Amino acid sequence: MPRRRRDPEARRREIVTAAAELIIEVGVDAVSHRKVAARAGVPLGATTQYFSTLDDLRAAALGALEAEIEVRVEQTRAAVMAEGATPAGIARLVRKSLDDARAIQADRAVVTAAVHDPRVREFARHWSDQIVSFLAPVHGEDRSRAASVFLDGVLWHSQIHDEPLDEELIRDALIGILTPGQASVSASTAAASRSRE
Amino acid sequence: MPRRRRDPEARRREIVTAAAELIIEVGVDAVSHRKVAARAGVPLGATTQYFSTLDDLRAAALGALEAEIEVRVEQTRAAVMAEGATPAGIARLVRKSLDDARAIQADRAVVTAAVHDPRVREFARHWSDQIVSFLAPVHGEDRSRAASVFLDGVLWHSQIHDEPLDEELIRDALIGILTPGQASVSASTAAASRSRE
DNA sequence: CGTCAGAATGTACAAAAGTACATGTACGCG
DNA sequence: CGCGTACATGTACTTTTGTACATTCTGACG
Repeated sequence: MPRRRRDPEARRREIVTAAAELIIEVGVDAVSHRKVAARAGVPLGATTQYFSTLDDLRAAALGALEAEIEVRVEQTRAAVMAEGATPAGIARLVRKSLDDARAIQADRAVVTAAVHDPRVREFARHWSDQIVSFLAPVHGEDRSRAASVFLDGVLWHSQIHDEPLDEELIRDALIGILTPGQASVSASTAAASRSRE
Repeated sequence: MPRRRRDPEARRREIVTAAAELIIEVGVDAVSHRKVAARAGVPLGATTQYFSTLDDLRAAALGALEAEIEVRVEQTRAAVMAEGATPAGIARLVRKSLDDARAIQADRAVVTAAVHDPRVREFARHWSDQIVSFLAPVHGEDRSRAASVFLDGVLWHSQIHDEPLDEELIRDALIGILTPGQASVSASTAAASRSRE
């Protein structure tokens, strides 16, 4: 077996990348030294040399996925700002982003990991706050939060169903969520239903 | 160590219940014969006697969680139908359901498992279709689907953030999603933004 | 061209986990 | 009351996995 050229940084990156792909495909818990080594095409020892413990390796891989997400969030922010954060514009961007299966799966994997890992959970909160923060100036805090929550639902829908949601459905929902509407009408409805108890 | 009474069905149930709790708390992949046995208070051998393989055990536990969910879906359907599927009513029910941490975590665990397990995935699709099916007669297929997607987002929000969403926020979003509104206005907006490309 | 720090590799060992099974025991039945 | 079946239990075996490390090799530097 021919020995590789010396290139620590590249090798470390390969290992992290392989681990990140495994997380996406089979989940964090299925990541083992041996699977990562096989996927990266490096000997088992390489994984232990660069990461003293398996948790370190997992954390590095999750960190890489988080970094990917940060980049995409920034790109999305720029794209959304560029057209004034309209429901139709957001819907088009979101629908298009659903076609990048790898990216969507990365999002899902990180959210899933966030449930049991406090550090990742912190990141996930920050992430959703970012989405809200660049809609809020236009649509207000609450409606922006609701939209962000809805878009999370869209993400999960695409992970469970074969066909992603239509752009029109996303658009119409965002219009309803983001556009000041009949909230006052609803208040009286709520009061009425509450008085019935 | 005193030997237990003979009661196969109860014992099987205890094992499945323990496994289901473990799935909720630490995830499907963290379920092992030994952890389940410890949690259920039975010897290791009991878990292998009732389930020939670990996958069988996991499947049974997931099945139990699915059964719980089916019951709750049915209860929810009844409660929603009882008050005419109004946004305010749904919001109140959903917000209240968020207080049952165990139930919410079970929902989340099953959705998460659905990503990698085709059988569970099938269930998850059926589940979301059920939600849609009892909103659709009142609000139409598309808006009901959007509402169901939004509610999934609400579920995930509660798993990531410390405080659940306000009932008012949920209500207002549902009003926007379910109420026929300015969809035609949006269509022209979409056309305008599209013509800019 | 020698040399040596640091990197690459293969292997080995201990812990954990899946699984099989031999043995012991409760309880329905004759 | 004996007895056999089916369940209960503990243990042992095998595989998988995390981790350590001895050895080999590369390439930069004097």
